Amino acid sequence: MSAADRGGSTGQKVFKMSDIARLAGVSESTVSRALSDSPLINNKTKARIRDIAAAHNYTINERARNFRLQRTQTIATLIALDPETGQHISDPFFLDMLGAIADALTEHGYDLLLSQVPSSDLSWERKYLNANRADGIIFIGQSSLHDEFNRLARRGAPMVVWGAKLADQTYCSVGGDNLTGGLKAVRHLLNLGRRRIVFLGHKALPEVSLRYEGYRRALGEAGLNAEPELEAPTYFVRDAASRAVHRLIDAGVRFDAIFATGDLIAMSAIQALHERGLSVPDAVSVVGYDDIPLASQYNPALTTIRQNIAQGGRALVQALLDQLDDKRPQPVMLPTELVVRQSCGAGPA
Amino acid sequence: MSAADRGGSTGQKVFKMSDIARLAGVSESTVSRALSDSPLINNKTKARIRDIAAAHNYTINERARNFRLQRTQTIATLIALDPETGQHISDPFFLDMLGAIADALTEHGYDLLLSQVPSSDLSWERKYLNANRADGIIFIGQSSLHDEFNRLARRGAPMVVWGAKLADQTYCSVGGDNLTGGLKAVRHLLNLGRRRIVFLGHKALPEVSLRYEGYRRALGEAGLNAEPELEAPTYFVRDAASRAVHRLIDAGVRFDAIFATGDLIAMSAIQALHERGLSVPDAVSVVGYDDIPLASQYNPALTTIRQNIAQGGRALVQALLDQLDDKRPQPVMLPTELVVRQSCGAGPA
DNA sequence: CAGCCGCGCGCAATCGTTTGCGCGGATCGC
DNA sequence: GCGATCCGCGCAAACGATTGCGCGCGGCTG
Repeated sequence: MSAADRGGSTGQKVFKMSDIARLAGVSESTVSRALSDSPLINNKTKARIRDIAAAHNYTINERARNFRLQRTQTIATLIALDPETGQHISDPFFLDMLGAIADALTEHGYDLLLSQVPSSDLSWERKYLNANRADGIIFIGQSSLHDEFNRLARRGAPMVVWGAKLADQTYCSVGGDNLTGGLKAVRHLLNLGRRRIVFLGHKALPEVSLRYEGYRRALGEAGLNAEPELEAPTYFVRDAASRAVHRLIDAGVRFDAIFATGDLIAMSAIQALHERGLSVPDAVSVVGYDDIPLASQYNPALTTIRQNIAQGGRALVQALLDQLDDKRPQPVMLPTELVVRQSCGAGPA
Repeated sequence: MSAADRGGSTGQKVFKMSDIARLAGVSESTVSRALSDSPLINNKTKARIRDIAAAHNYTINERARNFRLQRTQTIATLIALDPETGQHISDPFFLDMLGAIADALTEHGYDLLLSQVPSSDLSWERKYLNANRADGIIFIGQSSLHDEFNRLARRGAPMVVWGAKLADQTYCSVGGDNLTGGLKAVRHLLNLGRRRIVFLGHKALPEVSLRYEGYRRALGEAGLNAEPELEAPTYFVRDAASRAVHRLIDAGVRFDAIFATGDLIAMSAIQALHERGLSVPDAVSVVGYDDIPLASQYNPALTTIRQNIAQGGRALVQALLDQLDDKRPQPVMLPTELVVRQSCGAGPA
């Protein structure tokens, strides 16, 4: 690409501030101040300059501006790739969240730089902050990076993580209230008379671990204990849940409900149940997590725990911007909500 | 944020080139050339400078570099918001595509700037290209912006659009082979003995329109005509498909198959069929489109048309980069593939 | 031994914008 | 009517890198 190509190769000149200055018969400083509405400039001059700029379709060169101002006005959003599969966590709600983040950032005049990063490559600070590509980082996917996040945060890097709030956490996180979410899901199943509830999820993930804690507590409230044979470690990977359910059945484990720590997992589990001739919700009640858009369209429609994704995206952005303002935002836990549909057996037919 | 905060507020200095130059006892020019492996510099000097840079954890300031080089090394990816709902098209495969685009761009040393844009705001060129935020634009969501894309392309803006290849098209598009996709889907249904096939989708969308053309041709091959009463306009909006199916049944329209122009639409339709006591695939065969990750997990598992999303993402990036190289890439049509599962009645039980 | 060549490096301009400081002229107060 | 004040604007130095050009010095050739 030749330098002359900027803004299109039809030869239409891209105006810079000096052009406007020449046209207006003033200095660049005056144009700059006029366009930023500085009180140092006479109103009539301002108006004239603005008219000229508009007439020539002038747009300020943001890169130059941000460069001079020593800021990027850009936030990097990093999606962690699953260390096992190299795939990103494909829960559909991430797109919604990205959308919400993009909107919130735009609203605050920030750009969104998107990258997928393998969990093995930890050079974020160099790549994004030191290289001056971004003012701060939003991480999607806490996975097993807790310690690394802590390190980064201690070095003062502006960052925020979508995920669980953990005990020894020095960074700011935003996430659903996973414990309460698990509690609500399992209480609901218990209220429906279910007693042998399978926990489908991988406790190595912080968020899932908290949901498990909710599961355990709800059982405790009902005078039950969490039985190891009812736990099936399941990543958010295609088919993993299905296989787990088959294994449970093959092992002769009896159960009358499943708490799946993701809607995709729930769907996969339900499919496995059907393959084994077990009806949902009659034989087995299922509750999912996240309320992805498809949850209501699934068959049977999924009872699930809803997190307000859009709100989450906005909270992430707000927390990060607060840090850039030298505030120390607290981790945010967003409320969760039980959405009762058919897969648990309590919803509308 | 104070300027001193860049790269962390713990006071650790962010080195610039002049620092390295001073430490190495050479000029900035030499450092610059050494780090870019210029033949003008003695190998020993290069090595020494590189060592010093590495020892001090120096990272080149990309913004300054790109600014000086008059390029951004950034591509804007714009997701069009649906003009009706203000929502982005939430087909889950967009996240996969974004991932593929991000990877391909990273591979070529480009950054990805993400934005959601309402279809009503057409000031992309100003905002992203003239403002020097990006070297080019990838549009996701052709929707009704065809004319606007043509205008932009004629002005020479580097851009590429994910969507259908249309007749009077001056811009470069990358998309699935929608006509063949529709053809394959409907041929398959016809081969299964189905004759009254509902078309579920909104022909105002260019891609859907081509899928419809495939539908029409396949029917023609079988000596059938496309009957208006079997067409149900359906946007990619939650529940729209479900309502459409209910309406068809209410209107007494007989049909034994559905070709849905999206997996979400297919799922929504299947749910409606179940609500009306119609079994899938026995009473009605259903074929979807896109093969989203959930398609195989749905119940019944969806027969669908697969597009290679990752390949699409890479093709988009390649086409755009070619344009930046002053080439004129041709529109790309990616092959589609029929994936037979259960919802059509021909797959494994 | 003189002249030439070329290697290895430094000088300084440059990218487009912002901003501290200074300056001329108009206005105001007395 | 004169000095102080203030308004409106321009000069020039940044921000951090790249790069054309020039220069000194060492080796080679004739």
